[in-house]
Amino acid sequence: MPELPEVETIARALRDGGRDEPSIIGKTVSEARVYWKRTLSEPRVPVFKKRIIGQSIKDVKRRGKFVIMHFHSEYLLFHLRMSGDLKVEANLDEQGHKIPAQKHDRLILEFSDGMRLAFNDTRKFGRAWLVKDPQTILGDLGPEPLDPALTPEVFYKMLTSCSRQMKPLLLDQKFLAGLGNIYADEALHLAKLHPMLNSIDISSEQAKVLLKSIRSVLREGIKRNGASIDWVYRGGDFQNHFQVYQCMGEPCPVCGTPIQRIVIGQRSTHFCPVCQPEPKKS
DNA sequence: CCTGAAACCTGTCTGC
DNA sequence: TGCAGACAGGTTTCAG
Repeated sequence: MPELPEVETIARALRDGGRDEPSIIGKTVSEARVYWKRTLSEPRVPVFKKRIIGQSIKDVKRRGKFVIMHFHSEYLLFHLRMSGDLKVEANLDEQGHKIPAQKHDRLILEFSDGMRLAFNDTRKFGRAWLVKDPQTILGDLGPEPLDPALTPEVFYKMLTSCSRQMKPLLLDQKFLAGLGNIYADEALHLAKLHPMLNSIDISSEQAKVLLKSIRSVLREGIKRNGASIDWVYRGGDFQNHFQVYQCMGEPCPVCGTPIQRIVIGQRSTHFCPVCQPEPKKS
């Protein structure tokens, strides 16, 4: 699931309630269960239980691709990686019996009101941290793309103060927090920049257009509640609006040229060879 | 500093 | 039907 718009969608549903799930704000943890040990990065399971049971949730936020749950004296952070999902569901059936964990549930927080929060993650790449200070985990993240403090001038400086291929650079969370493979490809296409263009060669005008493009595709993703692909479906429909991602061979919506797929930094990359011309070698 | 490859995992799809 | 291989929204670590 998870790039910035998908994580934002999940965080909002947890905070405000979703279509068929209630908000978790105010709920109190009565029990915690960990089914896959490596899912919990820190602390160890017994300490985790001791520290989180009895605490209630004050707020839910997002930073980059992290979901942040603020408890009274703790922060519980989740990174969904490739296949993670967080949902609120019933913990007890009508007779008051515990409903068994679902397939691929890795961590469950039971609440005192009969509901539970389930972290479900098919591929087991997702991670959770319980920390006093979230900065120990989030400290290295780059700026939020939608933060107004990130001006075109600042962004231009960020781009030209390193020498990196554009695609991997946009995926680097230390550079900018929240972009993933879908939105990076879509933003580069909208900005008409080749994914292998060197960041040091970018003009201030191109930087400005790119920032605008990044914000545009992210806002569109959030508006559509993210993209739903494969077995993970949360009602988002941005997948029906991809211009280049997973569109190899289909005509570019701008010029009609077949979209190409190449691999950069081990990630599949989709672009229009005409709209996003190959940079000249320097 | 920068790039590429491997590793961590399970599931789906394609082609032979 | 079976089986091998490619591929999937991400990140870390290591080699060159």
